[in-house]
Amino acid sequence: MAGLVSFDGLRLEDGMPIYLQIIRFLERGIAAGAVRDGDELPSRRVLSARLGVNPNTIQKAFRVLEEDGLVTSRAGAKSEISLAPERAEAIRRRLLEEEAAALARALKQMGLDRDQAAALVRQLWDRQEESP
Amino acid sequence: MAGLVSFDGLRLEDGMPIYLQIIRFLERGIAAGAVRDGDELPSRRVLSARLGVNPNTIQKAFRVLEEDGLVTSRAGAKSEISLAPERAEAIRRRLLEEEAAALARALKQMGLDRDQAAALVRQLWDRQEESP
DNA sequence: GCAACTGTATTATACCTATAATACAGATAG
DNA sequence: CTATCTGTATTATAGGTATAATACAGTTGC
Repeated sequence: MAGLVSFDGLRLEDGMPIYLQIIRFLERGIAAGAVRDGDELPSRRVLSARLGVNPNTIQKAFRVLEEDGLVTSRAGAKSEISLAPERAEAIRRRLLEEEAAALARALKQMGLDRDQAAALVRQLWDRQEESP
Repeated sequence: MAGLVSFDGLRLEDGMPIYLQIIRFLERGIAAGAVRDGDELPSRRVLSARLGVNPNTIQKAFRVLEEDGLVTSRAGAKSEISLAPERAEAIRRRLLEEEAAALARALKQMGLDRDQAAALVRQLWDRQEESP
């Protein structure tokens, strides 16, 4: 039943620290229900190679996740997702709130109203699929 | 006719460099039409005090803006916005695209569809007004 | 058991961001 | 004219981020 977290689709951008982007990506997977309690994580080294990022940077992300209780690690074995259902739901609510609120503030400052904002999101929804 | 850029409503968050947040804030004002060609900018020192940010950080933002052609500065006098109409429209299009696309990617990864995303934006639109 | 994986730790370097304290020259208002 | 604003430049320090090169110990699979 326990799957494996793939990190497929993670595209690193600049302007935000890499280790934070990794954490955010994982949390979004949790919010979607795609990442569940007991799921295995790829090893630091493997993920480092796959993302083209230094192992220490991966380790930093994982260390923060562990301090946060989302990941458990025993030295020598693979790390796992540790996630109570209430926690998952809390993360989902927080992320939805954060993302939408950030957009709302931005678009408000740009002079859009509620309907224009919703229409814009609708319009641009299908307009970016391609990946490198 | 030429107004004064106030920078009111700028709330600094963490996770992104301060000087980039300042630039982004100004660009959004441009996109909204609230910041126009010829508008005066507050002095580095004044803005520094008002935002509680080091003068050098303000200077960095202004230097980037000047290298980008959005601001002109003559040593001794106040700096001004330098903005052709086409440039303003280009900035508006770019920002709208960036903001909405970022939200779309986030919400897609969280499992929402287009209608749910638009509904969420609509729903949370009025739910954050308060300022410090 | 042993090889090959795993997590973990250490040290070093480089760059970026932000702060701090000055200093100097040009513009402006009184 | 002069005081006070303005932009600009310099030097120093501190912290965070990312990279690099190792090293060591625990686990897992054959």
